[in-house]
Formats: sequence, structure tokens, C-alpha cells
Amino acid sequence: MAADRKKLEEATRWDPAEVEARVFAEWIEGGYFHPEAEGSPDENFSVAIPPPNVTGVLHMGHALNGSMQDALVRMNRMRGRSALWILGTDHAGIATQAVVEKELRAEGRSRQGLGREAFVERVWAWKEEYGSRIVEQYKRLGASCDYERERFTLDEGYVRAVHRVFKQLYDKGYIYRDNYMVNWDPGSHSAISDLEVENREVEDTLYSIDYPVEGSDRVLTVATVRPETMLADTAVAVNPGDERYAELVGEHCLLPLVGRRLPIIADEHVDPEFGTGALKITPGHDVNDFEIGRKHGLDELGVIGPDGRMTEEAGERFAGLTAAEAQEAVVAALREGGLLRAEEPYTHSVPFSHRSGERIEPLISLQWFCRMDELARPAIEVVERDDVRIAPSQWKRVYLDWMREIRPWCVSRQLWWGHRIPVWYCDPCEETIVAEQAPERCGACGGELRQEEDVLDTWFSSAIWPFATLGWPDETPELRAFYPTSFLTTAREILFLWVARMIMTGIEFAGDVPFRDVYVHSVIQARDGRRMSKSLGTGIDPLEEIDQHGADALRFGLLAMSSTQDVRYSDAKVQQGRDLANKLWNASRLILMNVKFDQNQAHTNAAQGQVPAPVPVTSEDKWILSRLERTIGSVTAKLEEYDFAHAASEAYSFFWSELCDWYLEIVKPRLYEGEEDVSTTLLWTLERVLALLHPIMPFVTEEIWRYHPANDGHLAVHAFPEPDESLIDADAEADVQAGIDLTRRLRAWRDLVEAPAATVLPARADGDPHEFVGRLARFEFVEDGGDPIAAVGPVKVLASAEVDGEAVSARIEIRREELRSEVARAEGKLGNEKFVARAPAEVVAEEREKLERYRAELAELG
RNA sequence: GGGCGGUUAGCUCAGUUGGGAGAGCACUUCCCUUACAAGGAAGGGGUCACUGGUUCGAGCCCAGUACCGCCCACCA
Repeated sequence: MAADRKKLEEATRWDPAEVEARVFAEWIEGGYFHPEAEGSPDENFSVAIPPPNVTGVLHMGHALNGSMQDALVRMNRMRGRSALWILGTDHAGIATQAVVEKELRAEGRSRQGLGREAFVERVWAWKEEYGSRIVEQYKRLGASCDYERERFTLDEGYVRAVHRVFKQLYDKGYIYRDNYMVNWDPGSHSAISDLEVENREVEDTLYSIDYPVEGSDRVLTVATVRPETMLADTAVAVNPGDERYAELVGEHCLLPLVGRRLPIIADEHVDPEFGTGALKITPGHDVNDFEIGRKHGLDELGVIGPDGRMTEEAGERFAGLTAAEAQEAVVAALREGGLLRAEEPYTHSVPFSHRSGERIEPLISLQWFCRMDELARPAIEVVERDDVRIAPSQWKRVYLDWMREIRPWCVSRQLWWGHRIPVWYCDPCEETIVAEQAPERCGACGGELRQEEDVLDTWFSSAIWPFATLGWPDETPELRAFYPTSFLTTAREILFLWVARMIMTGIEFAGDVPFRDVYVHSVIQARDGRRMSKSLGTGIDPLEEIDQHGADALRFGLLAMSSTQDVRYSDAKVQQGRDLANKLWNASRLILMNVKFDQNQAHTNAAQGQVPAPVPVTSEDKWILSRLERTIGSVTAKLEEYDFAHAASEAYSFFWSELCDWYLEIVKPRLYEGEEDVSTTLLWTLERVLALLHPIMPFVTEEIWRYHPANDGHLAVHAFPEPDESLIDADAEADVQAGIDLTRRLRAWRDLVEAPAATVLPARADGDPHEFVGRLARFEFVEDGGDPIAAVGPVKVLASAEVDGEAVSARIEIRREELRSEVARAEGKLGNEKFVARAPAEVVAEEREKLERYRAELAELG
């Protein structure tokens, strides 16, 4: 790969747009992201991407999660491990069906008009056209996924896996069909699971209604926010301990407007403190009432249909009305009959569909359920034992609490797009057949079979993602090489919906946990602290950020702003990333355009493509090499413990504040003179810095690497640096740090006395300061010369025409004041007998030392 | 109703086992010095939400209060 030197010499700004697509194409061409399926999961490294919806577009959550996964995947690939990052998309039943239905509506057509088969074909056509959009967007981010092994939760092999899982769960008796109360979503015309319901505070009206007691003057006043459901009431309940009603238990009420006789029953559930202590029971339309009804063997009437309208059962007066209209009509009728005792505003939480946003209508319907308790047991144990570690640790408990209370999962959906449930019915002999493949005829009577109309909850197929994508149920090489995967990063909102279910199915079907580590990352909020959401208009488009600042900038920014707590999107952090990319480019230009280096030697000596080991000749060389190795160790450790923010900022501050601000400035004269030793040190350092940063900022580091004389191929597959302990040199670090501190103090002194920036001031030094001190602070150290006018550490500044004497005295007075207060503080502390007696000896000694120092300096100032 | 998290500089956030409060951005002053003005140098700026406690010493530990956010929950 011949690098274009012209660009290196002329481009003073990092231009991501020019580079990213080209570099990405090179990676793909190199096949680096497509590892062979060899070796064991312990030797290899693998990650299953949380599959984005096919309907999705890349949002900040994907971008953050992708940046984290890619950082770890790239680091491990560079370490020589066979690294597989499985990519794919989720068919997203409700969402995708809704998108295509909307298209149809725009054409004046409907799903029903088209018919199931044609509709499903139409969705597939949509998927072929738009389904790869988000995959392309992951490429923009630089995600090193295996794009050759892309999967889809409805592709052929995946369907087989889903059928196998369904069948096995059915055979074990976990999956069953039942007429049960479900969360009916009138928006998507389907049942949805408890996890897809979100409760919102709503202001309703609480109506108090009189139910006359049969054969008596008494009435029972019940309270409800949904008077329309009274049409399906089958009882009135009171608390068994409630003396007010004790004599009425066993009697009957007459249901207003309907006239049905309702038994008065006693049940613990009823709170005697609420309202009048009498509760109308509607088993067909209320979750609690359903349970009370089953307990007492009550009839389950339904008056609201799946379309959200009143059914025939509601009586001709109300049939056909929407529930809301029926409510008004019922209230009006009650008012007319003088049965409406009270209406008052009432705020309470109400379930809404997370999918369609509509208010959930609890209905009894015939659905497929999966019992979860048996599956949950081992999934609880692996987390308790830390076979699966969940970090940050508070989520471990949240997971366990939820799992211990797990309830049956409604897995059927009344949709057309999805995994059609592999169940066939034989109407003549009432046989139910569950099979992995469609049976020809009924085994019992040879009759025609009819497949179940419903499809499975999308999360049912997502639950097996880590092994289904590797070819399960077949025993594929991929499965042997890459399962269990290495880790999972996720947003906490899918901890139950997805993570818990993967752990359960992984243990049950793949024989092992799906991953050893789960890292629950923070949520990036909008700039103003609200949720990022399309509907609120608060979303920030990662692709726009990439267009503007480059993928590296966004990746760095997201990792740097990530945290264990939720954070607001920070433009400044992305800008910091952009500036870092630019700084990397320019510092590299300085090095690469000036080093004196034998091109041939690079290749002959380059074991594993590294430049020859550095020959540190000065204390500063030893210092930077030592700091580099410490940084490598620290950044690596941070990445390994998912502390991306500190990994990013430590790499940043080493590179910027130590390498650029100090070392490069210190060695410029040697570099310009063409000294070979410093060239070697610089190239070694640059190589390691680029490799270290590559997992975080892959594009700019890869591009710079093209120009590095030791280049032996792409950085994406270059060795990741291992910290070299032999280069750690505490003495050199202390020595150079002292020089840096002195330089800073001298510069600050200049500023305070307002010495002109460009002039070199005369000074005399005790001892022998580093050469760079004088050069970078613009002082000239002389043996003799004029009178000292000020002392800055070991340096005496000498009188010169450039410095104003009054400014100096003023400066000295300021310093005296500072010192006096420091002395007073230290004396106070040391004068405290308890401090001296009880504080650790080293703390006290340190304090004494400081006091000495301050006193000495004060004495020096006179 | 339960649980979890947050409150630190103008803004967004760090802050290891308790020992003189940090970063990035913004701000002020100076510098177009041949890597970078998307840069360099030097600065200013904080009652660590509040109250009490433990301790020689608290941003950090304990108790409580206030406000903000998230998750779970079948009280009409």
C-alpha cells in the first residue's frame, strides 16, 4: 500500500469524509471481520449484536452500544484471537407489519384485502428493499461485524431453530394453549406480553354507582373508572371482614341497566378502606376481577370485542359503540335512572401498549403461553453463582428479583408477519399436532390439517439469537468455535425482554449460558435531559454527527460520555473526539515527515511488524516510554472492565498532554537534526499509540498507519500493545516531571510579571535543569550576570530591561501572602494534638514536610 | 405502593480504601513560534442539594429532608 506522501505533507486537517469509506472497504476486502470457525470459545472472542429491527434506523443507542462492542471486538482481534461479531436484524413483527400496512393504506388498500399470503410476500419485498439499511449504517460507524455471516430472524435456518425450540418446549409441557386474560392491544389487534405494556398516569373519572340489593331497600355503591364494563359484571365483592356487609354476603344485587342477578361474594382482595368497600366484579375485562372470578367460579362475560367496540353481548343499546362512547352512554343512562351517586376526578396508572401506544384492553382470549418457572430456575442459579456476571452490580439484583417472580409468557400474536406457530389442528378428530415441519395429514384420522393462524412473539425468536445465529440446531463449526459468546452489552430496557430470555434458552437448548458477561450501559439522553425519541423530536441522528465530525469523533465522544448513570448527549465530547483525530493526524505528520529512518531496516527488524525497540538516550526518552507503557496497561485494564469513559480519557490525556504538549516539544531540535535514536523512539511510540487507540478510533489510526515506515499490513489486524514492564522507569518519570513543573512555574511567573512573550529572560539556576526548561519557558541560563530579582524554585531570575521591577515586587508580595496562609494552615493542623496523635504517620510527616518547604521559600523571599 | 440511581465549576460529567476539589466545553489575557488556530501558553471560576451524626479530618461513611430521573407493581 503505497502511501501518498503529498497528502501527509499538505493536509493540515484531518478529513474523515475522504477516508472512511475507502478504509472500510479495505478492511472488508482483507476479510478481517470474517474469521474461520476454528478453535474453542475460550481461545476465540465472539459477540452477538443485539439485532436491530429491520425497520430501524441507526439511533444513538445503537451507536453507543456498537462503539462499545467494536472497541472490545477490535482489541481482541488485534490480540490475535479469532474474533467474530455476529450481525443481523430482527423481523420485528408488529413494527414491520405496521410499516407495510401503512404503505398499503396510502395505496388505498388493506392487509385484509390482500390476504395473508400476498401480504407476507409484500412484507418480504419490503424487507428486501429496505431491510439492509441499518446494516449499512453500522458500516458507517466502522463496526467490524462479520457482514458475510449476516442473519435474519426469519431466514430459513432460523425458522428451523424456532420450530425446534417451540416443539421441545411443548413436549416438555411448558408451552400450552389457554383461554386466559391477556393484554389486548387494540392498536395492533393482537395480544401482547406483560413486558410490552407500559403504565402511564392518567386522569380519569371515578364513578360511584348504586347497585340495588335484591329484596331490600339497600343499595351497594360500587366505584369504577370504567362504567361501560359493568355490562359484563358477574358479581359484587366485599371484604370478608367488613361488618357493614357481612349479612349481605350470599345475597344478590341487581345489575342496573341489565337486570342480571349478581351474587354478593366475600374476597380478601377487596380493600374495605377504598370507596364504599364494595367492588364490582368484571372477570371478562379486568385483570384482578378475572382472578377473583376464577377463584369463585364466576361467569366470564365479554362485552368488548378485539376491535375495541362493544359486542352484541353488551345489548343492542350499546353494541357497536367504541368503549369510550359506551362509557358516555352508560353514564348517561345511569344518571337518568338516578343511580349515579358521584363522579370525581381520579388519577391512576393505566396500561398502554408499548407497540401501538393505545390503551390496553384486558380481554379473555385463547392464546399460547409458555410457563417460565422451570426455565428460570437454572437461569437464576447461573447469575447467583456469577457464571453470568451482570455489571454494574445493581442490575444483578434487579434481574434476580424479576426472575424469581416470573410469570407465564403469552407468546402468540394475532399478526401475519412472523414465525407462524408450528401447530396444526385436525377439525374432524380435534387432534392438535405440534411439529417442526408441516405434517401432510392428520396422523389419527388422515384428515385435512389447518395451521394455527397466530405467529410467535418476536422476542421468542430473539431469545435464541446467540446460538441460532451460529447454526443451531445443527452442530456447526461456528457453534463449536464461538458459543458461548464472550460478552453482551445492552441497554437496561431489554434486560428482561431479551437478556433474561437468552440466558434461559441458552441453558435449555445450547447447553451453556449464552455469554459470561453482561454489561448494562447508560442511556444517552437528549441535550435537554429528555429521552431521545423520534416522536418527541428529541433524537439526535448519529449519521449526521458522523457526516459532520467523522465516525471516530462520534465513537470517542460516545465512549467518553458513557457512564454508569444516564447522561445527556454532549456535543463537546464529540468535538473532543474530532479534535483528537485532528491532533493525531498532525502529530503523526510531525513525526513521519521528520524522522530519519531506514525503510529497509523497518522490515528486516520488524518482528510482528513492530519498529525496532527504542534506544532511549535521554531522561525524557525514558520518561515518555515509561508513561506510554503505564498508559497502555491502564487503558487496556479500563477497556477490559467496560470502563470506556476512563479508557478514552486516559488515552486522550496521555497522547495530548504528555506526548504532544511535552515530549514532542522537547525533542523537536533532535528530530529536526535527524537524530536516529529519537526517530526510533518516536516511531515506536507512535506505533503503540495508534494500536492502542485503534479500537476506539479505527479510521484515523488506520489511515495514519499507512504512512508509518513499519507498516506491514492493516492496523486492524496489527498486534495490540502489551505493556512492557521493562520500560517503566520511576526515576525518569520523577526527574522529567520536576523539569515540567519548573517550566510551568517559570512560564506562570513570566505571565504574572507581564514579560513580553517572545523575549528570552536571563536567569541563573542552582543545579542543572533540563535543557528543555530554558527553551520552553524562554529563559537563558547564565553563569554570572546581573542581580537576582526573584526566585522561582531553584531558578534565580536576573534583572533585565524586559521585566518591570514593580511588577516583580507585586508578584513577590502575592507569593508571600500565599505562603503565609499555607504556613498558617499547616501550623494549625500540626498544632492539633489529636491530629498528630491519631492520623497515620505518613500523613503527619507529609504535612511537616510541606510546612518546612513553605517556611524555607518564605525565608528566601525575605 | 415498592425498588434503584442522581444532586460537585456557567454547561456536560469524573472523583480509587475518608487526608488540601478534577476533566472537556465555555470564559479572561497573551501568542498566526515551519505538526496542528479544530492550535500553544497562562489564568479566573465550586458553602460538593439541605440538616444532623461518626471522625483528628467527610464530596466520600451513617441517619433524615427536599427536588429530579428510571424500573417494577392487579387496589376498583
